[in-house]
Amino acid sequence: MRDAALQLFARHGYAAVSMRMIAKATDVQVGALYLYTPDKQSLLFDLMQTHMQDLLSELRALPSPDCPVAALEDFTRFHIRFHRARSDAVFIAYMELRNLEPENFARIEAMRREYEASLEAILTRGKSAGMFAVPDTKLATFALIAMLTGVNTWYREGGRLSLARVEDIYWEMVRKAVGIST
Amino acid sequence: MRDAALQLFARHGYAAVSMRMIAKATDVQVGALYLYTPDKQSLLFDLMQTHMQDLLSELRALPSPDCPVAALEDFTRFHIRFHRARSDAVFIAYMELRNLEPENFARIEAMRREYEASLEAILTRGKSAGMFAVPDTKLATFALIAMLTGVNTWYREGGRLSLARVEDIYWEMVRKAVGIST
DNA sequence: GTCTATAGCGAGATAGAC
DNA sequence: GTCTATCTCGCTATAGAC
Repeated sequence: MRDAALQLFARHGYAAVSMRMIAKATDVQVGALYLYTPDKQSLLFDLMQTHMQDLLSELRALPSPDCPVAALEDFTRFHIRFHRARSDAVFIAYMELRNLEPENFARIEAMRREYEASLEAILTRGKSAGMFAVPDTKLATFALIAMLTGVNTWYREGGRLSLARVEDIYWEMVRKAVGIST
Repeated sequence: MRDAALQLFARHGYAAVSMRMIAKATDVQVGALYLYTPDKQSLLFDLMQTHMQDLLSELRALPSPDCPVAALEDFTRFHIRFHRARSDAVFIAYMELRNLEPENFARIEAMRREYEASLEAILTRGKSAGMFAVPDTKLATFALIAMLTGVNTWYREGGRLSLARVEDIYWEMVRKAVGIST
């Protein structure tokens, strides 16, 4: 049921999806859905929260190399791979923020900021070490994340490039953008 | 009324906005809205189409310098400024695509591709001239547009940086990303 | 644990008075 | 050109049988 809801929310938007649609996709009658979620809003929040928790826990599970260049490369490849594998959840976590009640919104936002902070820390380390040339670490963080997440808007399985090749190309662009010369 | 609808759609999402809400924001009764639009779907499409037409016509009105570097800088600054000035419309044009009927969707998509093509043309020219080092012009196009559009997700009037300064910083990152050395 | 049935509400759109 | 009133529909959520 959570999978069905995820896919439907991503495709049509939270507000446009009815509990009836979720029930049909789950092969169950409407009333039965309420055995698994107290209401529609909680279902949305649950999906978003699970997604963000997965993101943070997998990020923490990454090796953290001392070298900022290696750390940035790991982050770049991780971000592309993780987000690509869960495009529905990514889309929802970004688009449906406005459908959350304020308290729930704040919790999701906090997790997103934590994720961003881990990238900014890498940039700051590299800059201090004289290995990166970024005009502003905050803006570079936003720029890189937007750029990498953008892969989801166009990448399709079986297209011109494999995901591994896409990772390589984006890593090259990231490398240049932050002024790594080698 | 179009302004009110634009703001409401951007804030709450097309599906979550009722004609009653638009009526209230327009200081008019619900029935009167149908003097200005045949239905809600047409209203959405109209807003998106107008936005994309404005984007393309302002883009065409830009000077087109022979030098690819200058052209890319113009594009970068134009994109940031234009999108910033219409963040509601930008948000809608991206997020509400799925709420369009197939035919309307195709028309908006065609305009978006035309916009992307104009950036790709700049990249291709610069690459041929040996002035840019981009591994793949298609991906670089997507990457740059995503990166620049991302400004809208965080920029707030009266924040730490003026928009002019933001333009400068992003231009520096773009310049590096496509391998312009000077 | 899942069903059917339904309460209660708000939606989009239209009709007809003014 | 705008209003009020209303039609018809589909929504979330719940109740109660099995």
